[in-house]
Amino acid sequence: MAKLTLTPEILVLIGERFKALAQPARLQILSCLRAGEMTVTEIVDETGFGQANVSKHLQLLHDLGFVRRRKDGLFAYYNLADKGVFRLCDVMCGRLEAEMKSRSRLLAG
Amino acid sequence: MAKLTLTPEILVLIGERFKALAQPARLQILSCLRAGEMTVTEIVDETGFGQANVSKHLQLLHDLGFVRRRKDGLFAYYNLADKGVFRLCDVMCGRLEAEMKSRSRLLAG
DNA sequence: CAACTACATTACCACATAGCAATTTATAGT
DNA sequence: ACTATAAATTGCTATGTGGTAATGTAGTTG
Repeated sequence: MAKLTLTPEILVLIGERFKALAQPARLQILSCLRAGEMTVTEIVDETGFGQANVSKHLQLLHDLGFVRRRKDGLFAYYNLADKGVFRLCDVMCGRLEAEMKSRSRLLAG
Repeated sequence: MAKLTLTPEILVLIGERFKALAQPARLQILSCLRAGEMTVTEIVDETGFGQANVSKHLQLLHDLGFVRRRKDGLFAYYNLADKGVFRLCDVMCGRLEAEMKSRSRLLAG
């Protein structure tokens, strides 16, 4: 894979995308979608967030290419654009675990 | 590697860490540190950000375990805790490239 | 056409935070 | 002790945005 050099401009674009994942609500929505395609109201019911709220989050996730939209009649079906998001989460989780470990080591120290 | 289940609580922790990377300024600071250990003023000079600003960003990055601090006399030397951050950036870059491609494909029609 | 439904959009408020200027703290050199 | 320097901290302002309620829009049903 050709690697991009991390110019300030690229870093802005990357930052934008990290920001999308910086919101637990959006992560939860993405996590929901891991089960498969869902409508907005299904996500609303599943997460307990307000409809407008979910709609805005989905809009943003869609703009940034994290989810795909499919309209059919009254319904809008959303699904994950790809599962790469969860690889990011996994890496982050790895960091978390390492952090926890080094903390408990300090305490035990 | 043992995978954590993505409970809402975990997602909050993950979100916190993504948020740290959501700021171009912080990404730029991390990018600086890729060259090796640096003092605060060196980072200030390199990036052009204010001293207080850089100091706060470094504080946050340190709290979340992204950078390590080493004090020696008047100076505080910072360096990357590990290079995992850039794996995250690489994955994000991959997403970016894919996005660009699909966009230019749309334009080319 | 009227009523209903699913979703998007708008307007607004409350809150977080990036950035800067000023100050404080800690350390070194004289 | 005095001065100078590096870094951290504080106080402040401006801006961005998450959440919600209200409204708008498109599609469906009777």
